[in-house]
Amino acid sequence: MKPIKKPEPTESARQKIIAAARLLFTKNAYTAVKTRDIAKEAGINLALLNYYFGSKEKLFEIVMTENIGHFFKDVTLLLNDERTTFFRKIELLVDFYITRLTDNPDLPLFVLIQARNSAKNLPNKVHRLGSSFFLKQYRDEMKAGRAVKMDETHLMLNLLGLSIFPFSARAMAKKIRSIDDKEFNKLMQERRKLVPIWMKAMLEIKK
Amino acid sequence: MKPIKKPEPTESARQKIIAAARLLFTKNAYTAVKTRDIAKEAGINLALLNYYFGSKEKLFEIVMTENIGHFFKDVTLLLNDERTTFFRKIELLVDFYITRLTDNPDLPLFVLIQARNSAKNLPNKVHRLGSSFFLKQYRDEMKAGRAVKMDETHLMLNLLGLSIFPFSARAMAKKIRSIDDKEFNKLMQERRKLVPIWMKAMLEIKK
DNA sequence: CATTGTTTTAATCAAATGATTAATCATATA
DNA sequence: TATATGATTAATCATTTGATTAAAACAATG
Repeated sequence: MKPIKKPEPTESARQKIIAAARLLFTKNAYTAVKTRDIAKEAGINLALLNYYFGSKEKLFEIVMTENIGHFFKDVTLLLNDERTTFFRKIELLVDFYITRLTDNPDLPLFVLIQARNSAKNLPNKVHRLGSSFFLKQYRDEMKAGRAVKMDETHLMLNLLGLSIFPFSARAMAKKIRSIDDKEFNKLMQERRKLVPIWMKAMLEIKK
Repeated sequence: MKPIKKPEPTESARQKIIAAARLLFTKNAYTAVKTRDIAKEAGINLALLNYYFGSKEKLFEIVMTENIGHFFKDVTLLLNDERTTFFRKIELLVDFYITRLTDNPDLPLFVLIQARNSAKNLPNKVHRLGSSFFLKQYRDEMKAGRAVKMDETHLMLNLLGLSIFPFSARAMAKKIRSIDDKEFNKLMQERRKLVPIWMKAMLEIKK
């Protein structure tokens, strides 16, 4: 009898490479990241990178999926949850964005750059966001006269602009306002409450 | 009699290089743009690039100044114009952003990336924006009870998030909403009117 | 024209870079 | 222990890339 012991065959090298690649690819352009940088950051021999992943590009695709795929999957779940109201969803979405981006502030710029470089870098399901339950709920609110009418694209751009943009503009904001990371983060946490309030004000029907 | 024709002393090569460099550097990362690409795009010999500009980096700096320097200079003028009211400035700023970015939709992502890569890529005067006449006017509005109180950084991030973010997210927005350039541009033009209305709604004091 | 200075070109260089190879090390299994 | 299998290393390869050079083409000047 042999118990077959192969659950984790020193998977650590592989993992270290992915972690290093993610770190570097998220903050720098693809061409700016050298395979030697990744190897050094991971503390492994350059050849191991190709041994495990075949090429720089394959490794990048893994990072891309981790960064973009997971993020969009979670957003999709929130947008299509039928148990939460329209306005509650706004609160939950803002909260989700700020939580996720506080941990990973370089993510938004990464996503925007990949989307610009080639639309096919985005997961195919992305277009489904355009027919989410959230937007159906917004149409219902409009019909019922409980929310100002605007194109659904404007609604989405406003929500993302108020929640995500500050993170992609972090470096600029810090310089313009002469603040440090701590102050910047404090402001971002304030926005958890503020952005939903602002969104409501924008959607409120004037009497 | 000869009319002496020397107004443009075949400056064309130099100009063609700058134009090509600007085109490529604005849309792609520095390391992703090869000097050979620039030469090809400009239709000149590779060596001419170094003949006129010394190095790829020097050429990049010229593009950077053109892209960022001019933009910030104009914004500064608007922000510090003492002849326009606070709310009027919001309208003028939104109008300025949308006009400029409609012509050059890749600019915002370029600026955000340069700011992230190194804060010193931003013009030094940038920090002056933090003490602009516009923000002084906002403080006056708050004191007079004519505008909701919020941190000035929030105000700036909201204005930029609503005006500029859509352009940096253009590729993503087009995919999510399944729209083309024409429709996207139409939406952006609508925002000239809408963003000031939304900003006012956010700043309005609830009774 | 001849001369001089500027612009343009083709060829080439040296360094950087993604990838491969062949050898070595480690570990588990028979 | 011997052997097979997978992990790791140093050395090397072929291409790409920013930059240089030396010569040629061009234009203005005396």
